[in-house]
Amino acid sequence: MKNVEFPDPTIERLCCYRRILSALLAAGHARVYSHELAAAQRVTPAQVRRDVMLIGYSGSPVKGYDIAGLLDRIGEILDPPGGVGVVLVGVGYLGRALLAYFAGRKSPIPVVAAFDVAPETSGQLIHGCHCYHIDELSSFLSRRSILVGIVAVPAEAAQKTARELIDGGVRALLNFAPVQLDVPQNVYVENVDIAVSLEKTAFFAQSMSLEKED
Amino acid sequence: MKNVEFPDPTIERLCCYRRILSALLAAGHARVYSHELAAAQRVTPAQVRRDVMLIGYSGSPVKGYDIAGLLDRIGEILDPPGGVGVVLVGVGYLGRALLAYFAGRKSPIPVVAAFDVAPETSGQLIHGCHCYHIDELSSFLSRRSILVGIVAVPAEAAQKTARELIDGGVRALLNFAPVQLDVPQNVYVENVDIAVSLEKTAFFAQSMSLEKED
DNA sequence: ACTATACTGTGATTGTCTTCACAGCGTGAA
DNA sequence: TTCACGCTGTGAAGACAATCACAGTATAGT
Ligand SMILES: NC(=O)c1ccc[n+]([C@@H]2O[C@H](COP(=O)([O-])OP(=O)(O)OC[C@H]3O[C@@H](n4cnc5c(N)ncnc54)[C@H](O)[C@@H]3O)[C@@H](O)[C@H]2O)c1
Ligand SMILES: NC(=O)c1ccc[n+]([C@@H]2O[C@H](COP(=O)([O-])OP(=O)(O)OC[C@H]3O[C@@H](n4cnc5c(N)ncnc54)[C@H](O)[C@@H]3O)[C@@H](O)[C@H]2O)c1
Repeated sequence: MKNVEFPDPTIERLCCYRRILSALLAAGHARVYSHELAAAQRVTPAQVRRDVMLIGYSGSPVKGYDIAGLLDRIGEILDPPGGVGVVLVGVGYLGRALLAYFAGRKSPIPVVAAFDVAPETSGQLIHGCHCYHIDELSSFLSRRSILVGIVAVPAEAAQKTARELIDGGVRALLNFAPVQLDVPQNVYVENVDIAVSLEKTAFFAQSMSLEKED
Repeated sequence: MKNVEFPDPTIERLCCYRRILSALLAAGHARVYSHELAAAQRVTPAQVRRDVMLIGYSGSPVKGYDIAGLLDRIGEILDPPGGVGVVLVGVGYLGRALLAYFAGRKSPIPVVAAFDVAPETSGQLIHGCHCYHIDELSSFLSRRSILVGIVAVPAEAAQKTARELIDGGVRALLNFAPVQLDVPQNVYVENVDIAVSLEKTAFFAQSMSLEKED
């Protein structure tokens, strides 16, 4: 109920902490210090402690944080009770890569169905995910409780796709199309703009090469 | 030489402005107001004006900004003189999607070559991009001036790949692997972590649905 | 030529996130 | 039992980015 008050950057870091903590736990460790967790990311120990404080967990001044306990607490914050359903729209190159990724490993957030206009994808099972024609989207959404939609269609179709997902009850979108989606205020949009990321990288490549060597 | 002093968020927005300005120009417009440019992104008009101010461009108080002129100025900032070379390492699902994307449309930043361990990809032309065996990477880099590397290999191979790229002279990496790369200070790393993005989206889907309707 | 208008340019302000710095404390050693 | 150590928890300070608010100004209309 008070989830809304976690700052966006903290949520992002919590996801990363979880990944590292899981790896540590799997490697047989039981406890971590803030500076160890900080070193694995590119953050300061103080930042880690503040994040942990924010989610209401605490460690021992001498032994650090209990990995399993912290992991549970992060899960309580991040994981919705009952899980979120996720659907993918657009089974092109990117959509297939996403299906391979989220179906391949036992993902905490599995994609339950995919949709596309192309008739030949309908009825297929791609990387373990059932694909349907886009016309079946709204009836699918009305039958299942789906909170997240992934938009991996061409830019021209993105707004229309967003509309359909939101009308079907989706509350958040992960958008890969290079357009700003127009959505109601109660819908969250996370944009992943790979072209912008590459341009930014290219820019900094240039400025790094102008700087003094270290 | 003074490029290094542009804040990261501004660079990101400049990429977005450019995309919109290009579209406007193509649509036959000659000038824009800050509020129009702002509406296309999700930023305030003041933000747009400040960004424009920062890059040393100015518009007319009545007619707004000249689209072509602003576009040129942004290009001067973002585009390296002579262009940056970009190589891709890891021609799996994601790597192929990237090649399709950056080869398909006439991208401002084309990928000049791709590398993979799998012998069957060597010598292939995928979406217009030549693919080579990873063993050829260092000799390729020594022959061409390449400033940017895209890391699309499995997490386990990411650090090794980063090392090879940096040793070959690359100054910035676009990293899709879910690991924090350890690089020298004069190398820039842009992480695109799709799994984290999805988890974040799922989290906000949950908190949005708890909020009051609008 | 003059005026009304609506936009730009920017100093000042606000807000947000990060970092500092240290008090408090649990633990292990003597 | 006592002490010293090194980590956590956190108020305060700092850094940075976004926004406000308004003075300055170029244009179109009269
Ligand atoms: N491939 C990449 O690496 C990459 C990188 C950055 C951004 N993107 C963006 O991601 C999106 C998808 O990219 P892609 O490379 O997979 O493109 P793609 O052309 O390979 O795939 C698009 C898919 O969407 C389907 N589609 C089209 N209109 C539809 C509609 N109205 N409803 C449902 N499905 C529809 C098509 O049939 C196709 O299968 C694009 O917006 C692209 O700009 C892709
Ligand atoms: N596919 C996605 O949607 C997605 C999403 C998020 C993150 N990622 C990350 O992106 C990376 C690639 O994902 P993918 O789905 O394309 O995986 P993939 O297994 O399909 O492709 C990996 C490719 O890398 C090649 N490779 C392995 N070791 C190599 C090495 N040492 N040098 C050069 N090439 C090597 C393999 O031959 C393979 O072609 C992974 O780190 C993955 O975690 C992928």
